[in-house]
Amino acid sequence: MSPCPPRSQESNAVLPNLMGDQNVQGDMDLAWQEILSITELQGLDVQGDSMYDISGYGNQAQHIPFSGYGVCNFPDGTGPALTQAIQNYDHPYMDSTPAEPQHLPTLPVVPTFGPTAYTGMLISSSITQVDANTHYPPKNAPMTGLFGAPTMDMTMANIHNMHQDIHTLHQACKGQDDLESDSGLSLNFSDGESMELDHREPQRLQSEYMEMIPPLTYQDQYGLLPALPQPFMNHISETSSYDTSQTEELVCSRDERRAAAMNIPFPTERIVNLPVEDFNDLLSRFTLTEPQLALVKDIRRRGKNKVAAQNCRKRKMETIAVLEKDIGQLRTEREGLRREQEEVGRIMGDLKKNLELLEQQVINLLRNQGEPHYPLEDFFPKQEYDSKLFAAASSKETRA
DNA sequence: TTCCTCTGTCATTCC
DNA sequence: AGGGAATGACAGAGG
Repeated sequence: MSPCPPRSQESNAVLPNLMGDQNVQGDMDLAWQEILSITELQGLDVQGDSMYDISGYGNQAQHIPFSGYGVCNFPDGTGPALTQAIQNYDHPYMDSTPAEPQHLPTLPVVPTFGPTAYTGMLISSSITQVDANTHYPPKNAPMTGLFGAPTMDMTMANIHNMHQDIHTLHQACKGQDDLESDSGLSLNFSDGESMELDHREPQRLQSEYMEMIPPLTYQDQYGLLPALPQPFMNHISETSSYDTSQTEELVCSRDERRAAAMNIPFPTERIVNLPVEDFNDLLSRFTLTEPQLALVKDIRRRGKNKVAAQNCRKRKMETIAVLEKDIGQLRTEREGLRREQEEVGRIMGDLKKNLELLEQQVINLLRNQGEPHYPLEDFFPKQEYDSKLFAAASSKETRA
């Protein structure tokens, strides 16, 4: 874990004071500085309570389901409609062809700072206007980040609430990284933990995504927050229209958070699972920056490779199982051959004894008849002698 | 604390 | 040339 100093009490102390001053723009900047100074936003080590404690979020019934893009509540009640539009991203991508953009309502962006209101992707998705019929943004729609939205209406009360919620959210999400086995090799942006854990290519780590994400921007601070706590992930699984096992696997993964940090406007599930053609079509619908494009391609590569690795290991285990079965069969066969060899050896021994006995009888008989002694090899050359012996043994075995 | 297993990722090769 | 599959190797998490 990267070092993460305890949250400064000053951070807590300043915001309430600021709340009392409703009309000072300069204090807004100060408030932001305070918010940005909260070390928990770095996604680092903070003493948390329960891993998924969401008690700090207030009434959960007010929460709109997290669709993978994030949802804002809007004071004018447009939030749910937008939520539905966003959720429709979960529907099969090729179900419909995006039509020409129709009238798009301008939505006032006033996040209520519930648990889903912090990631850059989530906010940007909420801000990004979508076609009410197709649920797609207009082709080449510009992607705006949370704090790049010109309609942002941030009140000091919002800031105070956000400050509190951020702390709670971070605590709730603290265990998220622990749930993953991500080695973070390409997590080359300001995820302090990963940067510290990866010892292999420290220089490269600093180079890639660090270039992609400028340091210390509002977008970074919020985009790099940990993923949502388990209760929201569960809700995602319940409401998702595609395979939930895959969803759980992908949602809130580090790639998911990278995508959030970079305001990638579509889910990693789509990035990974779409066929090339559909994937390229999807990309063509948005104007992505080079870093965004690089990240999307990395996510796709990692996702594909992850599945490939799983298949590879599965095949390897199956191959091992087959080979072990073959080994068992070969051992059985070897035992049989060994027993057969022993049996043949015994037969050969018996035959040799019989032959020697017979030879001795013949010699004795010849001596008794006054014939000179001739060794048996004189009658049969050695090779022929052995072959006859073998033939005799074989015929005996066949008869048996 | 150490060891082992599982999993994600990267690098590389091949198709 | 680019994308994907396959796979060895490595590293972190967790039991």
